[in-house]
Amino acid sequence: MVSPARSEPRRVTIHDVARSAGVSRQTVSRALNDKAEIDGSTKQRVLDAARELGYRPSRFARGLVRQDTTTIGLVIPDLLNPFFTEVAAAALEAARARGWHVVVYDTADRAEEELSTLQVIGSQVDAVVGYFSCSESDLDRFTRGMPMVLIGREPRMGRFSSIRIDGEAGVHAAIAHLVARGHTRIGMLDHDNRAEPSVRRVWFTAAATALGVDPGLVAGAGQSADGGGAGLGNLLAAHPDVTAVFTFNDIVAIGALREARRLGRSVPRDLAVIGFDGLQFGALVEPPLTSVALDTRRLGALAIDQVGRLLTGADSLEPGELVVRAELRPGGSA
Amino acid sequence: MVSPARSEPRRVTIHDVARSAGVSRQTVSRALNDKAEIDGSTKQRVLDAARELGYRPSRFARGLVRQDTTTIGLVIPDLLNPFFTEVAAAALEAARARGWHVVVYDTADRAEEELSTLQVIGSQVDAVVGYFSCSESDLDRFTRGMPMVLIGREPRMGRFSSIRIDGEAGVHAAIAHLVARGHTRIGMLDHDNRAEPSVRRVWFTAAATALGVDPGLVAGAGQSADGGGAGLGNLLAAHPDVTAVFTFNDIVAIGALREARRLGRSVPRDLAVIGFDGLQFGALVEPPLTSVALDTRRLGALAIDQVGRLLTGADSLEPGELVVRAELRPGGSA
DNA sequence: TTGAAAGCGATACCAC
DNA sequence: GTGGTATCGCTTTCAA
Repeated sequence: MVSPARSEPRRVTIHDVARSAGVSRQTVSRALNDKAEIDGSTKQRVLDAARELGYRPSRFARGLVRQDTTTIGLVIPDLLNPFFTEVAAAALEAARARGWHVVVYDTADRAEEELSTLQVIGSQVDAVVGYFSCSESDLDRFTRGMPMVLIGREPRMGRFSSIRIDGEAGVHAAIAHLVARGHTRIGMLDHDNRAEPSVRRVWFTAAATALGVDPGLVAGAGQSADGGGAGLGNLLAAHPDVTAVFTFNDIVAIGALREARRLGRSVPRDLAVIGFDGLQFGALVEPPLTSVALDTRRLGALAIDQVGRLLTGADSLEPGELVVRAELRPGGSA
Repeated sequence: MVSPARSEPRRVTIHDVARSAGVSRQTVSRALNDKAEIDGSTKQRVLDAARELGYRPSRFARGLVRQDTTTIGLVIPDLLNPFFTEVAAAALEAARARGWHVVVYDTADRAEEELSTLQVIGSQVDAVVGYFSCSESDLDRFTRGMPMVLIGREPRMGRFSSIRIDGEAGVHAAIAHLVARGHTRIGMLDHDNRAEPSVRRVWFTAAATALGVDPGLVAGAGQSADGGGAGLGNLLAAHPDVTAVFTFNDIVAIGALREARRLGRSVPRDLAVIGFDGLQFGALVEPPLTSVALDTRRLGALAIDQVGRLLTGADSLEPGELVVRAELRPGGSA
């Protein structure tokens, strides 16, 4: 639980400025807001007094009377993960285009931070967009009545809006690509930190099965490059005949790339690697990463668009519109 | 200029809830804020009414009366640049630890966005931390009286606080490292988008001169991997005898690494490369990047610490404390 | 336990 | 052009 920080007690108000300049509060307001109906010299006098006293208007008082600012809360599990950075950057851009402000919360992938964020966010923003892993009832309880757009998660409660991530076709294309190149033993590095298998794993299983290859060659991997390296080691130890691997995300794939090099396996000749996310960064490694790519710009923009509709009461986007589909982006690693 | 977005007109207030539940406004307030002095059944009735009406308290009204929330504005030139992402993540973490909220503004490296941000930020946050490239007078004009911490820039006006980036010793160590390995023709890829040479170039020149090597082998490079590749091409075309290169930042260095590979130059054997920033990401390329590294976590935390002091009126940190020094971090590229 | 009244700090609508 | 006054929505004394 965060403890509210005491900021410096607000001292100087519009009243002080008014008194100091020998005018009314009204006139101060006019001077500060560049209103027309005010005498030039009076205005200057007020401005001087304001500067003198170090006066700054209260954003709360101002917001209370002119209800014209919109602030969105953006909740991200880990800003250091380039995928979320890209989404955040896109959301910031879309919000800026509308003149909205965005408060960013990084929950550090921890359930407790997520809950504490939910608790405080309600009184700080007008609407929320982001990634959440807690239960819907917790989500609902702490954000009663708040417009919410959930990314990459399909809510049961109608009260939440969501952006669906559809990787089915993209992953199928990836595995098909590998099969077409003659691979028959295709492994996967899934995440390892949760009880249930990931959706990406489900897509992998479906694609492998449909294409007639063994979907069972799976190892867990921590969500980092080191994790990917270790995961690849485990996978190859368990299944030495694996010649291609699909990974939970690009970071893991890059770790696998590095580990493959260490093991003396040339990529893509001895081992083909395909990641997931399509990070800009994947283009910079050697060989450039082949990946099942998500359009993160679209993802962020879509989320902001939808939350805007919730906010203004405009028609919500159709479910068919609220989807970002992944597609295979060829690099040189597979 | 951003136009204020009209959010849905706030409808239901605490008054409506009170009426609906047949109690007074403060009873509603008590129920919602978990105060002690309230009957259980009354409380439940109020809560039900509130949920029924979809009531959410106004953050402005609440903020106005209990002045206990602190919001920092974080201004970043480009969130997609991993360096700024790291700084932002560190700042977010430090702010969260204090229970502060952070509104993030990405100015997309554009002067106009920076100015429009300055104009609106004043009425949205309690203090500002960030990177700015506009003039101090603009900075001052738009943020009168606002506590400000400038990063990587040394303000003349006493009104601004700042975090200094000191790369002098780090760059010297880098060039000394190269000289020790026998390099005598050491080039630099500086940025190319501004009139004046960068501070990093100044450090390079000083170090090269001190170490007795020619400081004049410099080419410009766009601030991207592609820019780095092109820049290296130009540098080598102009000075074919260059055997080592120091770059403006790690992204540029990674582009140079890639270009060197394309040219058939093995790194570090045929060409040594040293970047600047020390991105986490630099460890993932091959060979891992040697870099003059900045402690981005410390940088972000320091900025938040200092802005906190400004806010509470506590003693400011000593100038000697408000510095982040870069140091050479060995990788495999030099 | 509950309610009436007094702010919080600013802007808007009127008179003057 | 300028100054009262009401108001924004909520919390906090203080009585009842």
